[in-house]
Amino acid sequence: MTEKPASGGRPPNEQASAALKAAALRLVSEKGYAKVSIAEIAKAAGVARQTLYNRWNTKADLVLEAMFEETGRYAAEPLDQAGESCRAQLEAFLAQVFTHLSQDGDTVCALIAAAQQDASFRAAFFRRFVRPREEMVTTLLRRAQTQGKLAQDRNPEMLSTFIHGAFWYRLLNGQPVNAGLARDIAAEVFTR
Amino acid sequence: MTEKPASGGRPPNEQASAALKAAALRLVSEKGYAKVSIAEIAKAAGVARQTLYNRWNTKADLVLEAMFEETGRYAAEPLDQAGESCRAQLEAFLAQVFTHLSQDGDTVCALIAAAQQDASFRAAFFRRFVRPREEMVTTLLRRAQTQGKLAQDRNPEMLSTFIHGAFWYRLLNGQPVNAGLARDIAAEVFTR
DNA sequence: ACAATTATTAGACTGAAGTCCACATACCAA
DNA sequence: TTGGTATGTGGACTTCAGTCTAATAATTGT
Repeated sequence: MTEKPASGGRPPNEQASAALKAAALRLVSEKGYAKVSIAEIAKAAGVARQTLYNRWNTKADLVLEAMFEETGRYAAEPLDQAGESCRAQLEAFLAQVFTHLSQDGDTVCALIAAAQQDASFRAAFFRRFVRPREEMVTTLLRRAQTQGKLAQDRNPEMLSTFIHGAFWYRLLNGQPVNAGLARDIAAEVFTR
Repeated sequence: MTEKPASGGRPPNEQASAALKAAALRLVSEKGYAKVSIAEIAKAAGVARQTLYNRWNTKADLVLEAMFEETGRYAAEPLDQAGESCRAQLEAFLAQVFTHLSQDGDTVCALIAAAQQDASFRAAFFRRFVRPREEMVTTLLRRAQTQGKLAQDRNPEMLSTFIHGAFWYRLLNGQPVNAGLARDIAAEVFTR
């Protein structure tokens, strides 16, 4: 399923893909997502515009893949370190994610916006970005519950939605998303 | 501040404004926000395109004003009815908001997306749509706290962010936003 | 060597957003 | 009535996303 037989035919130019992703990342971080055009990325990569369309449907598809490809950015699992409380684990995980986001929060906002205009991109974004982080937090909260650090009548799925929702809500409304928010969230989840 | 002196000059045609808002609402509900062009709205309203730009900067500005103008839609305050628990009040308020949103959730998603591409629209959207609803919930939670229905160590502002965040997160990810979500949110906020 | 197949390229083309302009129109005040 | 001022109208123009096409290039199998 992954490797196609594909005998015959000119092979895709992998250097072109790499150049496009690199150019996209550079231009978006330099000028901001909205101010970079498809044509500009292709030109900077030294490639025809159609070559970009051969691989990605939209600028959002390209930027998403470029941001999350080899590097496991934003993907660090919260570890169950001995001696660290569940609350501290949650706070540390959120603080780490939020710090990374302060680097390119504008791009993430732009990708969320793009997802509202393109159902297939919304699905890809959910699968590659949203759901993994949601599951990390749900897992952490379930572990806290089995350890007795979170009351049995709390709902880990709903709490995870609260946590990520608070983050999206703040980010999309231009409000601060930083270590202070991580602390406040962890405090509210692990009340008492 | 509201009434301008404006002596001299041709007065703005209020019928044109009304026709533009009506046409925008009708077309957006018929075809969906993304599939309606500015030129189409102007044509349906029987006015020149420039007349639309004289009043609003973007389609989002026009649609926001059209949706929230005279009608107090989405604006019903949660009442402190005698005999109704705080939890039931919250659930009823959320269920009402979510029901309205099922009518035009797509448009709200499109407006949130537009806010990510236009800082001045983001500010207007926050002021007219986001903040009022956030404050309604915060007020309700503070009242619950003074009545002893919510523990003193809970943080009403953070909880309100949780609640609205959960709603945004679900909506923007294409997940259900309905009475069931209202129930789950109210249950998680008023634990025990 | 040659045919089949697929990728790349340059360019044309459409549709939409947004800006700009010249001219017509409506209102006010002197 | 006349001049000042601001809006309405139609159209030209630029930029960009997205689609399409014809020609060319690279690879495989015969």
